[in-house]
Amino acid sequence: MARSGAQTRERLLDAAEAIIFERGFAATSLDSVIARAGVTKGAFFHHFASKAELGGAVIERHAERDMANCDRILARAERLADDPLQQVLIFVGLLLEDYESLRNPVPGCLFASYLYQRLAYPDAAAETTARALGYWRDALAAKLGAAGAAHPPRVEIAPADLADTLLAVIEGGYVLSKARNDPEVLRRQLRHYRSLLALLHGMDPGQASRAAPGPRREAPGRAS
Amino acid sequence: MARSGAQTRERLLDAAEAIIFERGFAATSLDSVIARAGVTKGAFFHHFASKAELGGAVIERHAERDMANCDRILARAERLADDPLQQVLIFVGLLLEDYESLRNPVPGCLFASYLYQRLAYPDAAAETTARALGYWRDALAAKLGAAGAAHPPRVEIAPADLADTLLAVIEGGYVLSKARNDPEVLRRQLRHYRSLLALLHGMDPGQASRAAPGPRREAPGRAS
DNA sequence: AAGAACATACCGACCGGTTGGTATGTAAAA
DNA sequence: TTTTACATACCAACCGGTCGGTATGTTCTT
Repeated sequence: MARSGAQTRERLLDAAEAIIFERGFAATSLDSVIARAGVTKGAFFHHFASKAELGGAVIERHAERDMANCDRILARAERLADDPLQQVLIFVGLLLEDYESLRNPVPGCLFASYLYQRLAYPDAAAETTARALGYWRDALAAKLGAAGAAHPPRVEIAPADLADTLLAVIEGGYVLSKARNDPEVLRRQLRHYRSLLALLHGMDPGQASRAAPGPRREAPGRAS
Repeated sequence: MARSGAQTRERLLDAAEAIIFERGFAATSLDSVIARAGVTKGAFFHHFASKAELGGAVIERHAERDMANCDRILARAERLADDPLQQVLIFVGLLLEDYESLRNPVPGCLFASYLYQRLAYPDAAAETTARALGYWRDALAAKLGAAGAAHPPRVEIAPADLADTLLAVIEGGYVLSKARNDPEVLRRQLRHYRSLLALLHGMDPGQASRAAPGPRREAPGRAS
């Protein structure tokens, strides 16, 4: 049955990722991975040289998808508005839509899972994680910089830091959602981040939540 | 030398906690714990019935200390100001002081570490974690509620949610600091949370960072 | 006061199962 | 016929956990 090697590899990665979310990487045995993937040890070691390499590949694939997802959402937001602040607000709203499908148990973030078990993974995973997280930050920071230029913020915060805040709220939201066993916690935090962002840039607070498919309109900046 | 059993137990907990931070619970072998604590297997199983029980005890002890720490910081903040908003701002400032001593590698939060490896721990740990996190939230929410009464917020956010935001920023800040190998990321996020909190409650932005040992003064609320 | 009875604290050899990893065989595709 | 893509069988190291034993109090009885 030697047919689609790539497919088997994907199945192994899928199985590994799922179990890592459930148990953490160290507690993810190869036996459980191959059982879930429906293959054998031989198949596994044909595709991966070691468990560590599997871990690295899981991280790598997730990072790739994650960055592509960032691009996709940002592109949609850019199509839905012209003003950079509106685009960011919509961006957060679209993220929220994605999180609407979150069910218990809340899976959490694979990068966070990795960061709390660093030593079990190959060194390269650290760079991959930093790269993916940095990708979101840079993309958002650019938008937030433009948003700040159009709508001067009421308190001075570097755009990159404000982007980090969104990432932190998401990461922290995952943790709190897990602790309380309630995916809504994360969503609420995301909504509040959106409101605060609107407030920070001097926008009528109510406008933020109506930002998604609404009419394209330049919000009044205090000093434009 | 049957002398201080409690001391041996503490040494085991200390060793376990340290290794859990480094590797995660699943990757923490009992052999490594007893080696670090300088005792033997026999001593370990005299104090703990199983590895899971050890994990539960580590979480339990940490939660106890954590809640006591919350009390301590809050009490100090209350001594330094009368206005509840000022107290919260000072609370965040005192937290920041504590994080000033953070060095690489950033240890992270034990609760987050647990939540990403839930299944390896006894069930009771879930409740303990939720309790500790809830303790911070409730304490902060009470203060934020009072702060909101004195200084009506510019956008409507439930005090409990605003408290959650701080926790999320801390948890997320740990993750980002770990990813970037830079404890300053967390500290910056904490400072921004403080600024945004001041902005939200209609305070002169610059005042927030000068809030700590300054004179007790009622900040002007918009509708007091 | 002495000693029997018991409790606490700890030691370290050992066990069976699980782990990540290897060696070898095989069948189909190229 | 070589290469790709697996399957089977196996291994040594390590894992959490057990167990018989010892040293040192402590408490109760006489």
